[in-house]
Amino acid sequence: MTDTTQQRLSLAVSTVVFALRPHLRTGRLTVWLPLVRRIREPYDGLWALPGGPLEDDQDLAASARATLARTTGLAPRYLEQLYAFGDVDRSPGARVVSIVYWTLVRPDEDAQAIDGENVEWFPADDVCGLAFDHDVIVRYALDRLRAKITYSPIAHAFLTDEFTLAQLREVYEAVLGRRLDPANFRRQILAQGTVEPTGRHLTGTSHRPPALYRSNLARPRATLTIEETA
Amino acid sequence: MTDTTQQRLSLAVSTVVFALRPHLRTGRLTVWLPLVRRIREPYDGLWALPGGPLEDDQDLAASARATLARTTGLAPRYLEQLYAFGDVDRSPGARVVSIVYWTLVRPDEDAQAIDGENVEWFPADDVCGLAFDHDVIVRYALDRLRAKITYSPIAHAFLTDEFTLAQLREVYEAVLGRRLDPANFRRQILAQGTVEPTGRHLTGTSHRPPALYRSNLARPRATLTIEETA
DNA sequence: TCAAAAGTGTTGCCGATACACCCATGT
DNA sequence: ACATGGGTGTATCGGCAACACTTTTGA
Repeated sequence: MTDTTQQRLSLAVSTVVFALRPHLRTGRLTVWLPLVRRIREPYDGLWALPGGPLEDDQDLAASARATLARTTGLAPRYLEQLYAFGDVDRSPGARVVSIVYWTLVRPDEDAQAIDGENVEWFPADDVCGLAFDHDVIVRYALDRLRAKITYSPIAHAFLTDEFTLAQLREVYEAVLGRRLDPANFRRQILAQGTVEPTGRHLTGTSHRPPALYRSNLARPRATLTIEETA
Repeated sequence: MTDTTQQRLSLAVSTVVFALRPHLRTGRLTVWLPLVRRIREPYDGLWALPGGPLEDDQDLAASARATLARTTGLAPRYLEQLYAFGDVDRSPGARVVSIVYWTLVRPDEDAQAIDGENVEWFPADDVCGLAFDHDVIVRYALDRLRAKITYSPIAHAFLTDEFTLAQLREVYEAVLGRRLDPANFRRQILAQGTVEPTGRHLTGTSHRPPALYRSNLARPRATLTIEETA
């Protein structure tokens, strides 16, 4: 908190970006993330998380967004701080503390993503051999995603405004890596009160048209609980 | 991650220290924390979290420990990263990013704490008017403590090696601020498998001598679950 | 008419709560 | 003896997993 000038220490902000895409072989939805190829030492040529130095006039989250816009063209809505990594030896020849964010992008945002020359997407569970300690960071972010989806309605962040409960269930299944019972899933989600029906239905399927829902974070479960107990 | 030199930006590490002490009026156990009086601008004279600039050759957690040892004489065992605070305007006249840790100290550690001239302890729920954004940080740390104690066996970190279940329950009650049913609490804790009986009993009480337990993080619940399902 | 997924109903199990009750010690 | 907290037993309630069953569409 004091004004000591720090010479060799630099502060970077990086982001773990998660999107859902079909797996190349199985076709099943899985978690993917974009990586950036390093074009200088250290770790020249290796893949790394998108990131960059923190600017003087930027908040931490703003820095993460700026880097994402520059490297991948993404402007995601959900963005959350993950952890600060600052081991002395994590970057050869320099002291770099990285404050890492993680983010979820929707299919429409994902579609707008313009992969630059040195940007490529990978299945999140397969990534390894990244620059710096980024293997550990990706692992940590994946754990957080899988933990948080079980107690927080973040799955909506993977979907567009209107969605069916089957689509929402696909998100959970992709993230958790296992099938869920459609009947029980429906009841769980509706009991939370985090979605509300739009009244519209999805047509064109070869079966009964599913109802469309929107996420309802303006009237979360807590409010309902207060009303119920009152 | 690049080597750009950063001039005006400095990185500090601060820590929210939690200990349990009896409340002055009610006598009931509550959460306390030590604060340090600032002796320079900005916020000269106000109370602030213990902290200091990050040294080049120190890991983040090591920096937190060093500051604690210097200001309060504490060497706590439980130490966890809380959050990185880096809003542009959080420190007048300078850009400071603070990586904040939180820690729990045991009564014996607490007893060793030598309060310096400018160090004073306060009930955690009462603190306000701190320097910088430290009010927000303390609030955030308290929320984390109260959330985490419900799903993680961190309460042990408030106790010495041997303790009774009643003492452990007092910790929960102090943190959560409400009474717990002794019978059900006992079953919950034992079902977790995070404590094991030492075989010894606490004597000198005016009632039946309670059994003493130690924390058992070497054989956590997960191991038992695997054995059960095998 | 059939396949396929949407959506509803029902049952059984498990964990948590509430609370009655017995146990062992100091005074 | 009795007060006090330690410790055990048990009934009840609610949530969740499993799964049978009905509904509605396109082909």
